[in-house]
Amino acid sequence: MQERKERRSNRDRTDATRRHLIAAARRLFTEKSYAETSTPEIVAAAGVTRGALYHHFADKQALFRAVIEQEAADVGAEIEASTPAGAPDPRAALIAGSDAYFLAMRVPGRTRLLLLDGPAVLGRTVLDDIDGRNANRTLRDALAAMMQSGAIKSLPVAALAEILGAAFDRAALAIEAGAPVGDYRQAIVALIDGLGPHPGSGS
Amino acid sequence: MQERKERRSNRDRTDATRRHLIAAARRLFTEKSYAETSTPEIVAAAGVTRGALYHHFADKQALFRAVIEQEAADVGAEIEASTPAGAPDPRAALIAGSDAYFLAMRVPGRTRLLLLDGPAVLGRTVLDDIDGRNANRTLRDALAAMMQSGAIKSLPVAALAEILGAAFDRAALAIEAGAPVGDYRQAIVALIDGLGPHPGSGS
DNA sequence: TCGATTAACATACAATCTGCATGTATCTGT
DNA sequence: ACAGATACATGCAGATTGTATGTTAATCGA
Repeated sequence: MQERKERRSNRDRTDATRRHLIAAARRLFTEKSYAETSTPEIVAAAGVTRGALYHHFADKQALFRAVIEQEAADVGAEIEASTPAGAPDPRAALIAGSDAYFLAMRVPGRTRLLLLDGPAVLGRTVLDDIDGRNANRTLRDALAAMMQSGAIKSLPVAALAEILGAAFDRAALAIEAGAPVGDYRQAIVALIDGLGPHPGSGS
Repeated sequence: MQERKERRSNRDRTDATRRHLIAAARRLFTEKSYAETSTPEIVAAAGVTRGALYHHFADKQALFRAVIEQEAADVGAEIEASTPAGAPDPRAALIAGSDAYFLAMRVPGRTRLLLLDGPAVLGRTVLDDIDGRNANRTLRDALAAMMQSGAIKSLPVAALAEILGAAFDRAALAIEAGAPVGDYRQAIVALIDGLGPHPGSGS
């Protein structure tokens, strides 16, 4: 056995190269933007060549999509991690989930990636699909559960989760832009509470 | 007087050229996208040269911004035109306004322009500013009036108008994508009604 | 009215960038 | 071990953006 020449399996090489590319791309896409980041820059930062990039990804957009999928999965995981499964108070759980979302979206560049460039580059349909498997799925499930238990009105859950999620997104954008967090949290909570069948009978 | 050689004032030439450029750019930006539209295409469609474009606009992005400003103003005007000034029922007026918005956003390409490419190319801050002078201003005014009259809870009006507007935007996107209009309208109305201090005491 | 100045373009150019085609080294299955 | 596949590396063609430079037409003061 000669370990001298660093013999690596193809699987390992592929995994490493793809990870390096995605990491470098993520950094540049968030520091600047998708449009302002060139593939020569990305491969330089990743320590590979453009040949490697175009071997593993169909084009620049495919690499971007890989970055987005990863990022959306990370956000989704962070939210689920901060919201324990069995929740006694569904309303509190939903609000806690939204707070977790705002916190997760404070990771630098995440808003640009998931809320600005993502929809523009990949299209809303694709982003909806990705979101629906991650952060927005949590929201939809929570709303569906609350409808079941009668905690909120019965409504088309997919549509409601989508537009409520959009409201969260815009709040995250505004907060990152320096807007007063309290104002947006208050507005969000008002929207959520408004879905309940009763006025304002909070403890 | 020799009208033979088409003597035009500089003012007229500038106005005409700018209008042609903006019209051609709007068409191409909506048929494809900002990124996929090249300046040679635009000037060809407008019947001018790239020299004219770069004489009147700092760069491609500046032309895009001119298109966006125009489009946002058009949408704002359509909404105000369909909602008479003195409204007896503020809630009905707000819902009518949202319907007018959805209708206005059905003009082909408008969602891509104002909701996808706009924020990505110009940034959310710029888009918020433009929106705040047009469609979103109407929403904010309506909400403020309802808070004054006690029709809805008192909340930070700017923040609420922004996230509610974001919900409208996402609904418009979904509707254009072929989603069931009723579902989104129902969800929107539920959000609006939820802001009222009373349960569901509609007539 | 006329010359000078400025505005409104037109044209050419330099620097990039993207995707692909082709060539080479390394790994994998038999 | 060897043939084929895989993982790159390199070079090229076409296209794009912004600018620099040249030209024509309008404006403005004397």
